[in-house]
Amino acid sequence: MAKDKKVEQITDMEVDFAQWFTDVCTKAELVDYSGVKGLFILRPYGYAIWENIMNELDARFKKTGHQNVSMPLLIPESLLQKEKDHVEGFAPECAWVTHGGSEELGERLCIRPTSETLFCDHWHNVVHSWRDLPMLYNQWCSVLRWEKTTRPFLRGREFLWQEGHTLHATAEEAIAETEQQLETYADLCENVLAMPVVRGCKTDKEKFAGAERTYTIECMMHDHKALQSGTSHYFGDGFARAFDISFSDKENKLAYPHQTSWGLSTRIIGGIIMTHGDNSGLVLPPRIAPIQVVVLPIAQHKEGVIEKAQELVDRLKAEGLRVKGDFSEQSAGWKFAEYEMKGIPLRVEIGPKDIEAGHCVAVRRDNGEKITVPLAELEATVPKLLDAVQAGMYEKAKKNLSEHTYTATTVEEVKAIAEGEGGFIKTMWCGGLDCELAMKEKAGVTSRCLPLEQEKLGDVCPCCGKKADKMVVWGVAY
RNA sequence: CGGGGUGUAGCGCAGAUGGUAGCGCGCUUGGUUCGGGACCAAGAGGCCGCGAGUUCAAGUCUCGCCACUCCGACCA
Repeated sequence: MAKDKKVEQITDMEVDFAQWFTDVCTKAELVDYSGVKGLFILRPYGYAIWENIMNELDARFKKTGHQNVSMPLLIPESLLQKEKDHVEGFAPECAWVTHGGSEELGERLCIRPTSETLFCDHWHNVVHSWRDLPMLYNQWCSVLRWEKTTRPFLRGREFLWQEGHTLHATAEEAIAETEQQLETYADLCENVLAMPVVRGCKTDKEKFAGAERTYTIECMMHDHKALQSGTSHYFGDGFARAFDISFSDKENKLAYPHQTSWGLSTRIIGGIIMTHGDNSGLVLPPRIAPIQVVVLPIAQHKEGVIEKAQELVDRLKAEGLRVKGDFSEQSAGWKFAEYEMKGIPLRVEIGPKDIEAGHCVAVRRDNGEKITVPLAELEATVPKLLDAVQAGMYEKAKKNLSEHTYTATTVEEVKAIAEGEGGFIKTMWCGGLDCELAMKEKAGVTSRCLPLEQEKLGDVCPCCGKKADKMVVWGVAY
């Protein structure tokens, strides 16, 4: 029994981060590959994580007045083409349905890569008056984008997400909606998933096809690369004009409404893995862990151990916790490794010696700390330990983010940081596309966002030397 | 889409000059173990990624395709 290498199936992240990630995805039984490239099977454990994220988000959407709907899977080509920038952005990665049975279709149908056009087409029919606004819609679905390279969670051709689509009488209201939804995503990440975020706007180069403004939250992974974890777009009235959505306002004048959309996908699970995972496998934040506590009987063949362990399971379940007891014949060591790999936040061990002493032993997944818990204090202690794990995970991630966030004033500095440990690099920027491209060319980084919390690091652009009044965060993105 | 690597049991792999497939782990059954991936015994499990071709004979040679993976380009 090699004590130093707990989970030999998983490649160490220091050895090969990409392989480590893939190992965790498959060994923790989150996903399996299907026969088609980029289409993944979300196994029960992986889907359970997504369900918990859905529940958290859906409750927030409902609280802010949004309603769930279901739009069609297929988009007629003519409909997709109505908004110019949007088609150009998505056409290269559309998959097309050309036949119904054996008959060729008169017009080919795109499998939705996103549903803006469908919502617009619908609203064209149903929006007539200012009284019809705002439209606050959301749908949970999957979309298809024919990506060239694919990876579990991070980039699938099909992926599950929610896409919110709203329509408002005024630009101000729409922008407020866009910002509110970004904040909802930030709240989910920080308070539920224990992932600190940088809130910001995308540059024109990086913004969504057809959007006037794209907001983003950027998270930092273990390898110091950036993961865009949620986006919120303000469309102005561009789509409304393209799709001829108009309404009579309070002055009985015809007006175009202002639109937003926002989305968060199963990609976030990849973010959770790469933010919190370690060489023993997955580490899940207690708030979304499908199993929060695993109770393991030690020397379970001994009189009364299983009964006592089952009692602990029942008591913790009665507290509303998600608990599993493993009474299988596997050895204790095997179970330890197994549930560490699956990222269960807290393990509770109970054996003959513990029973005799009137306590059990709790082990935190985030830092391995062992805590002796008197059986009488079980209900009072375990929820606190889960909160401590949640907080500990956030702090650890926050530390990684702050320790790998830098400021720079020259392209050379940016390059040196990017080629070293990497991370988020803050510089001033003149706002020019040429300088943004130059940064990619010379330093190997792309703009992640213009943070909402701007800082004044100077007043010249590191690329062109001209006046710069914007601060950009640069990095290498997933 | 360009360049590299890979595809043989659920997983990890071995199968030299072509001759009809094996090992470890896992799985099943029985027994012994039990505080960090236990041990013994007996079993089960294979369109050798898919499709053509060469050959008396293909896991092995040729061609095409598909998938996985890494590096670029593109993207959530």
